[in-house]
Amino acid sequence: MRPAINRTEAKNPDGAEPRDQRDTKERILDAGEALFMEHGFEATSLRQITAAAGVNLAAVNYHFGSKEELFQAVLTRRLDPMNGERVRLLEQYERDMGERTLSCERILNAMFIPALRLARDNQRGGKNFLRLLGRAYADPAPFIRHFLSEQYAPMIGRFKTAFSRALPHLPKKELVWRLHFLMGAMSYTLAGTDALKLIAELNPSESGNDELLLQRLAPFLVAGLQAPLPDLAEPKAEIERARA
Amino acid sequence: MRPAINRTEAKNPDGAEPRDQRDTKERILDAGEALFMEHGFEATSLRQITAAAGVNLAAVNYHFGSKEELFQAVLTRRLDPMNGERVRLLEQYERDMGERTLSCERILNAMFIPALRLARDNQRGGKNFLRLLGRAYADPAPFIRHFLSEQYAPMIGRFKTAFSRALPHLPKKELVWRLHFLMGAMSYTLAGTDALKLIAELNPSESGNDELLLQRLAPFLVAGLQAPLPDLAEPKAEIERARA
DNA sequence: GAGTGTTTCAAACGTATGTTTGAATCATAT
DNA sequence: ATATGATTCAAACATACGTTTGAAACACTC
Repeated sequence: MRPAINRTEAKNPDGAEPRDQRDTKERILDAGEALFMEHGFEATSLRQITAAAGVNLAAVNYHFGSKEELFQAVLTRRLDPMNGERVRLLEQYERDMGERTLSCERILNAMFIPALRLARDNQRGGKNFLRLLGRAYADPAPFIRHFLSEQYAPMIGRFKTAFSRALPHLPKKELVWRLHFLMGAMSYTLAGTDALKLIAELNPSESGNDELLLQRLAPFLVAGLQAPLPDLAEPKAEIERARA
Repeated sequence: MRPAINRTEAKNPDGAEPRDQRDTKERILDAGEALFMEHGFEATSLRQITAAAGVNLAAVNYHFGSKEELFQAVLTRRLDPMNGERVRLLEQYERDMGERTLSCERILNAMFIPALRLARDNQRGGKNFLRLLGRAYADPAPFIRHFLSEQYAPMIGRFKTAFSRALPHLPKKELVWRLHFLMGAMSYTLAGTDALKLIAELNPSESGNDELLLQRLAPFLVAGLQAPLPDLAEPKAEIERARA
């Protein structure tokens, strides 16, 4: 018989986790993380996942309810703690600074450092997960977009006000756009080592080094955030002129 | 009977295009562009496409050979001319400048202006296509990545040397990374108006204005390209310190 | 207007998908 | 031991997919 689909609480009376359930669920999450990362959500089948995890096909629906819920569980498992850590770190920085305003560099650090810690935690699939996350950001599936925006909203809101304080001259609307660009560069960067070959072949010894990668990304983004305001007047003249 | 799959050349002796074929192929391309844009490659079925186009299911395989080849045709139709225009514009700028070096702004303009022209050409699905393109960049399907990298390689190479001349102090390797970040911010920006809601609700009257969007993106990217070099020494100390 | 090659069409093919089922197995508490 | 509930398993379910087929419809030349 199957228990209620949505509830994962089915412990024994003594409070100890049933060992095999934990193993099965975690094996599924690990296999799902790797395969979703490699092929995306739609192109990954439950049969691939259960085969890679060494469990029965029906185990996914038994433990998670559906393929979509499995995908969300794969994301939540790492995203939840990481975003919590980001907010915690940001608030600690703010406490340390007292009344003085926080610099953009430090705010960005509060976003990057938890991601770096995750990337470094290889025994728990860190690097794979960051690639998966970057891809999920670009996935058109509505349930993924809903899930991510709900998962991210509190953190993004918190950082938006922090950046807004660090860049007082920047209009709110402009800041929103620039945060959007920032998330784009970050997601895209995390998503693909492959995509990088689009631009140039890279020394494979340096590839896979996500830490250097984020350290190169940070100054790029800080400079972008602090860029002068765009001149929004009369773009069409330039465009038409170039046609000649 | 079906003709050779790969060849699209099946004209009549007098050289005039058979009217119905052009209509069918183009209706399929239009419907595919819209649906691929909305749901991605894997999640869009040929039955959806042919139904939206008002043509028979078999028409896709007859005219394009396979779903993958249809997708490539959808991309090629607009990407090919756009990238050609980009290179042409860049070379014109270089000719105009003579010996003087081109500024980053103008090089970026050579990338943006053709994209803006496409976005503005709404009767030919311009804006939809840019979103589709942004999503294709993040798609993990191998055939998409191969196709895009082949399609983009010449253009990217051309712009890389242009930027390299405009930013002589920047090491080659650093430039490659920054171009990667640039492509990321650009793709992500073009891909989703939806994704923007992740950060904040936007005035719907301004949403959909891709021109303002790219004009806001340009200064952000120029500043990022010109950012000071990252300090790659001793990141771990900072990361560990923040843990306390 | 017969002949030729192209394009459309309804139908089917083979395969793969996510999900469900009901019996079997396992762990534990009484 | 036995009863109870959680978990596994092989099998099947219903449906959707991309692709193929062979005949009908069409356009055009001679």
